[in-house]
Amino acid sequence: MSDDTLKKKGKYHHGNLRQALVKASLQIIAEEGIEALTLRSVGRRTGVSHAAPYRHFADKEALLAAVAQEGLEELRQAMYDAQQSIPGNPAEQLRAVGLAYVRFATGQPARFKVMFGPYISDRSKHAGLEEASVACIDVLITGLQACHNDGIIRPGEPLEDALLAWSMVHGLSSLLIDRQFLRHDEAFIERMSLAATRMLENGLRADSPGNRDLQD
Amino acid sequence: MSDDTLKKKGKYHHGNLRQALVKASLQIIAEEGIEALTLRSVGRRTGVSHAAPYRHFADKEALLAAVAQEGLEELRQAMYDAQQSIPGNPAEQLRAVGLAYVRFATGQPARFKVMFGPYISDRSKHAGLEEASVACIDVLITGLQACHNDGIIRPGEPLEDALLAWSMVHGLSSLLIDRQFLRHDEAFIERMSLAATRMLENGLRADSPGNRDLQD
DNA sequence: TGTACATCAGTGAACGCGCGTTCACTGATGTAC
DNA sequence: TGTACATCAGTGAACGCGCGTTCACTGATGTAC
Repeated sequence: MSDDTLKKKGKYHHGNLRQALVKASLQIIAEEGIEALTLRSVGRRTGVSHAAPYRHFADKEALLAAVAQEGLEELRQAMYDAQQSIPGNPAEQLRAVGLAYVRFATGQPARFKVMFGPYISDRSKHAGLEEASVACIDVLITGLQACHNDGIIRPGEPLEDALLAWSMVHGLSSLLIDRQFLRHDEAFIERMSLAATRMLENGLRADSPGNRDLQD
Repeated sequence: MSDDTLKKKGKYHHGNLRQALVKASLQIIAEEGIEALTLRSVGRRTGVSHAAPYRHFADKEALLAAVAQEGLEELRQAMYDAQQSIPGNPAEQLRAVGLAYVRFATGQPARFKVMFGPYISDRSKHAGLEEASVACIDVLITGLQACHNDGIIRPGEPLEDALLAWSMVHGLSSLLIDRQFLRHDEAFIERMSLAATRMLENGLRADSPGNRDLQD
């Protein structure tokens, strides 16, 4: 196990401090929660002074934004992988993507909260963040487009449908993480995720009675 | 306009400081955001020392919990009113309830964040909070039960369906509030809310092709 | 009605706290010659 | 290959900050007699 988080002993310059800081932040968030993430704690874990981060980030929020961005990129990858794992079946692909989203959120709740919580005051100040968000939705849009091409789902604006699907899995994830449901064990998570994606698919189906009035 | 927030001049005892503190907290949250809510600012706005709240709340978090609880109670009322406003049509009732939820959230985002955000470390420490949550879901469950009795929606566990519906509107609300969608104007909010509730209804319909395998 | 008293809501000064940020500095590194 | 030098990543001490919380107190209030 190589640990590039800690500064190499005796070396004055770190080599790749920026990445090490992000990685250490992730560790702190996962182990101790986001309230434990301070420039001091992240410096300590990286073996560097607490002022060192200022060489790589304008302020604490910029570090948080980098953490959030990396999380979004990994989430996108997880969604994409889920999609690719079931070639040729757009409906099932969509279900897999939804499941991947909820699994990511419930598997790494503190990280998910950094990505979507109120810790970054102005997201538009961090260009990479918005890009990463859009890349996530794009996976959904692509999946929905495929479903539409196959005639599985009713006509409609793919972006709008993607936002609906995102809302569904995001709401489920958030409420699970925040312990708003009485249960939050893995079996329950799995069951609700399946129910949610199933309901989504039913809701968007081309042959659903409520969608019959829509013409392609 | 009577203002029971400020302490009456010359009076030593406030009369109803507890409620005044909650009300002042709501004002601060709405006007300046939650990060501006400190025991000092709420004391100042109430015309009382910053130590006075300790006569009514164990600590700052207890005050926050009271604010959240009052918010949940008002949300329940809004959902209930929406439901009652359309008697005799369970499907449309359900849509109205969903709309009320999203309107509440987007209309008072800071308050909504207190209710569901990460500001209260352990919700189970505040019994009233959980009660208020359950009361909200009960409105949904009642509505779904009515739909089921009318044969509109497929058989299924009403609680599970309620959690799905909750997830949908909660996710939509959260993402709208957090500015994750490119648009967040009122027209867009209304459109997405309608699309979401419509999709929900379609997804749960008894005559949906995807639900045909389910027997009552 | 008046008085003595217990209660406890609200006061205001003080506490320690860890935080984010700044700043003059040190010294490792790569490059030009 | 060796030397002079500019660059800039990381140091560590110091700053001010407002915060939540504590505590001995004050004085309004209601009640018992």
